[in-house]
Amino acid sequence: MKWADVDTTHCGVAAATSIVGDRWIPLILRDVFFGVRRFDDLLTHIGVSTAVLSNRLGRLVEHGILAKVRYRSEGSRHRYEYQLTERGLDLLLVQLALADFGYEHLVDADKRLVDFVDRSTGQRVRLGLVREDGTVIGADSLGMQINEAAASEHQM
Amino acid sequence: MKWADVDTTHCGVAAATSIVGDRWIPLILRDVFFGVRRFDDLLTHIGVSTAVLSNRLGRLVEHGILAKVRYRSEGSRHRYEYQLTERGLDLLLVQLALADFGYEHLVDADKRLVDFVDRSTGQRVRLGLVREDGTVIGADSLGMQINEAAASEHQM
DNA sequence: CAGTATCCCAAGCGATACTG
DNA sequence: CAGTATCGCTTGGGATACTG
Repeated sequence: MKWADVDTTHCGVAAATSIVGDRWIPLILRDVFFGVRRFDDLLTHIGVSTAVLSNRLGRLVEHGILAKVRYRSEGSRHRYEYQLTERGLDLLLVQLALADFGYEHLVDADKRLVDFVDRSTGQRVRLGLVREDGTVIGADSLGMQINEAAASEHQM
Repeated sequence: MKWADVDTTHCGVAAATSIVGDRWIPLILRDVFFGVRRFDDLLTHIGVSTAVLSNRLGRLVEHGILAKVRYRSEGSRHRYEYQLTERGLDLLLVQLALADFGYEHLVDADKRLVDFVDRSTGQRVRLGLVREDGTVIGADSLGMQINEAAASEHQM
């Protein structure tokens, strides 16, 4: 079966893109990953309008990617912050993939703002393709297999 | 230095998002990866309008992610196809990250359309965080380091 | 601080028609 | 086959004002 014949209504890329496929969401997630978690801080750092930020945060909470948490720090009054859920943490790989590509091809190497490291050793970390036995392969060795049963389930 | 103080005009995620951060581009790239490379095939398989497809393909060619190639198969007249460049191949990791997230959290497991495998052994392949020495770490060991020099370069 | 509400313009998009 | 051109509709988004 050819990919061109597959019914893509249940495609993972399409599903993920329906949430993350937006100019603002990746920037919001990036900032949350990096510790910017309050509405106003996101607002000024990202440079987005209140309406859009409100809308996108709502969407992310609705999809279980962020959790809106009310907290009270010493002496001051309560505040809200947006925390990554476990599901949200899984989007880290998407972020990293975007960052890798951006710094590899679009931003001057000497302007690279951030490095990803292994916290225990400080070594640089990149994204890679990992087999089940833990070994790493190159992108040119990657193939794909269509799951015939699922792919034809909703065909006419 | 806090991330909230970093000037993100040269951020890799932002740069990558300015190209890929769109509802159509990931679907186009997915199809091209999987062998759908002609205008009309993309049109019908993705279900996008001619204007949008034309615009996005142009953008991808302009950014050196796809190459428009004219070819002639036996006996028939010439055609065009869009091929991934080397740069485009690097976006494979973004695609895979999106697919992983989508199939993990958004699409029923029994509806998974496609598996990614190592072509030489047929083993399933997933995305992982790889240190420079080739070993793999978990997402919970990931840290980030701000590059102070670059981050403050364009600050006032 | 953390938003919601409104207004109004600009961009995106599907449908359709047309060209080499 | 591989697009470009045009047309209206719908959505997105900045600016601003307002609320608990």
